[in-house]
Amino acid sequence: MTQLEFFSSDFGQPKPEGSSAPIEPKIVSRGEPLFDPNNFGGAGFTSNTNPDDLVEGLNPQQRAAVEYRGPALLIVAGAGSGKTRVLTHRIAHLLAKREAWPSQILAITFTNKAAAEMRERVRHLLGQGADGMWIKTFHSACVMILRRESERLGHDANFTIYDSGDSRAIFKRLIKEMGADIHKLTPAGVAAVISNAKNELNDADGFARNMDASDPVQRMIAEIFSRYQAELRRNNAFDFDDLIGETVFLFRNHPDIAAQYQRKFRHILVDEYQDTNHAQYALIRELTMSIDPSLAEHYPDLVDPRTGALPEPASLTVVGDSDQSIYAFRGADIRNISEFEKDFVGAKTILLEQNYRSTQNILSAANAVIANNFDRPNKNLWTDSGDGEKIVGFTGYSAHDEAQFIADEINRLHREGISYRDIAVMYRTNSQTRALEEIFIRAAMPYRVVGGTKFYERQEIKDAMAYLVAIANARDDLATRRILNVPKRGIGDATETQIANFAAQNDLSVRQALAHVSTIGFGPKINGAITQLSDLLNELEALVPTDTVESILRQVLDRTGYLETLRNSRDPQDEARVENLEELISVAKEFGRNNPEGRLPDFLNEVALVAAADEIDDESGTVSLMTLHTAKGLEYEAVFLTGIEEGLLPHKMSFITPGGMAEERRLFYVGITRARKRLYLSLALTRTTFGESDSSTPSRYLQEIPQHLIDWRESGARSQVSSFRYRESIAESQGYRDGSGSGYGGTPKEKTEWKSAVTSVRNNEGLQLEVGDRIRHADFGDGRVLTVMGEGPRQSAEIHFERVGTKRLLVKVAPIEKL
DNA sequence: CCGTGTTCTCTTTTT
DNA sequence: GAGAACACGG
Repeated sequence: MTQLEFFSSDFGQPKPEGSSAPIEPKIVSRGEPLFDPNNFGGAGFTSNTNPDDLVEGLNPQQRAAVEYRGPALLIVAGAGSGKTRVLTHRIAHLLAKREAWPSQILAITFTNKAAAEMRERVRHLLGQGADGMWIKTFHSACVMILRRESERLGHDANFTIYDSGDSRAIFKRLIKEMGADIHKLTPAGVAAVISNAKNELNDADGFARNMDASDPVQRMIAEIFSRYQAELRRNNAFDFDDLIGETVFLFRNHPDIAAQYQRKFRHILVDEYQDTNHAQYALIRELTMSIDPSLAEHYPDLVDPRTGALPEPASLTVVGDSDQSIYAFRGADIRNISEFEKDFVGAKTILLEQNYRSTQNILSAANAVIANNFDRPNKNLWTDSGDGEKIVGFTGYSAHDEAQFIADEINRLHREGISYRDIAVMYRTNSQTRALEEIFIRAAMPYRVVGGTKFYERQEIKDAMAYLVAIANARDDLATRRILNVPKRGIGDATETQIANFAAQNDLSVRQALAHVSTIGFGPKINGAITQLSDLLNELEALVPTDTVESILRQVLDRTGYLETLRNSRDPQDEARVENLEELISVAKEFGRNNPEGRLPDFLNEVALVAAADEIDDESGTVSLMTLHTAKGLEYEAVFLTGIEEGLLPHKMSFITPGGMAEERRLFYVGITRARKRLYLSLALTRTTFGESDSSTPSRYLQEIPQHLIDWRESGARSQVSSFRYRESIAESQGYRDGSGSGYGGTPKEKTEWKSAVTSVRNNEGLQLEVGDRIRHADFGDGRVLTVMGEGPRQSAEIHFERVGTKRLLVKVAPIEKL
């Protein structure tokens, strides 16, 4: 968001439609305008859309949800009931009826992608943009506020946002420093406790007050908490939880600031309300409070010049579905939605039950599953669009077997005319991607793993980002220390520690310490290296206000010699690293295109807050792989839910978590309801967790689905299994038996099997396949080539096998030979 | 100081 | 089975 957009605030309501130019009230706060009279939040907002058109084609409940006006509205929106439609129409309706200016609207979505989509849809409805609306995630909205109000909080506006990895690194060091590891404290464990505290708006002092002081572990955590917070402050950094919590504290400690936002936002809309935690709830509460009347005297701008009174509290619309609450582990409190009517007096509730997404068979399965959660208001999704196909069930013998079935089935769907992009494969844990990917690669299937955010976790990307952070926020010691010896400049652990100590003793940031390196007493070589780094950082920092991110990034990579080092390296991996850095440059370039005014800190904030679902490229022709959590809010023509096994879904960790079983069921429910037309439920009878292969049993949730809805496919694996068995016996006879008995009668040891097939360095580059060739495949047996597509390493072939049917294979890695 | 080899932990889900 | 942490030799 640009500065201009931020400032484009305004007051009161625009005049009703048909009247002439609206009043442009002048608001000045703290000597700085929160409102730019020359830019009326969506300059020239002159939509001629007829508001009545906006309720056209909606069902009675949806229509009511769009048209209702009042202090608080709860829209209980079952899966696929058109809630995004209702939300966007409601916003457009408010604007078209001129009941609100765009800048008076705050809409909170779950992901940036959803925010962008919502903005686009409102634009579409109004036939023009509605610039000035805040459509943001909780986190990005809070970043905006914290940056704008940074002076009052005493931090710099260009603060760093620490991700969980950064936080964990600090916890790790603190635990070590304090010898807290004797209490078996782990970074992840401490991070979880502190995160939970923050989600409850407990700060370090509050935590210390509330804890059991007789428990040494608690006291230790309290101390870590306090030191951690001190470190964040020193580094001018916030972690994810702070973004929300500090904003709440800001409002509570500065009622005048709060009043500005309470006045600015007249309509607040929150999506996925069932997954808000206490801090987020408190933030919404703050924003929807009445302005403290005593402020009117000192801040006359708060008063509506037309009425002479303070404005009413903002009206609040929340949309959610308690059956889709799946984030309890990060503090989501289902009571926020279940007790909404108690919380917000005079609230109106509207139920949306008609489903426009899925077939009745899919909905019946979903209804049946979720009905097993007690303590929920009865709800029944229905559609008038027919039963559709049956749900397909499949039991594989191994995760690879399951994956092969999915690959085959996707190819079939593709032949039927369903695009790859309309197909998603979902799973409970990220580790399940391995088997899927191994098979998909072999099957020449275009796919993309959504989330996992692998890209930003790569070494070279982390390095480059650390440079950018160190440049944008000189107080960030974490970032500065990370790049001290990147690329190698002969600064080792010992030197780094000395610099850090010097900084601590003199109350300097590490960056400042670098400037005084000569006083520390290193040799000339180290002094020279550090001075050079220090000068470079200073020079690049000076460019931040003027230069594009791309330019700064390029200079980092060039002037540090980082890129050159990689280019000169003989390690083949470094070639890929160069490519990744080029990718990062194009990310920066893209950012520059989308945000011509955007500077380095804006870029860093945006990157820090990308959500998994933001990465989905709707235009790409690839199958999407994602966790069930990431899938929330998305929908696909065909959905594969994988690993529907006890211990995986429900996950075994949930067995000991209170409410875990119900939450896992909701997760399953979310997965089922993502599907429009085709739903597949699959599982594997053996699964390898951490090397060892274990037998697994079907999930209890499967039995909750009326069996007549499921078409359990004859396991296509049968014939493969005989091949597995055959191969296994060969492996055994050759002495490969690894002794890891699976306990499952007659189950093949996929470890041995697939290892040989997948990891054997197979290179068929010279292999020329022609249509009609007969070939032999190590797993699938004999077959005949039907089609050959592509060239070189990407070449794939469709082959019809006598025993297992038609499969597509990536020629280069397929264990095949010509007959 | 740096690269390499070995042992150990780890897996729920995410902004 | 992978990545991090540690130990050791150059």
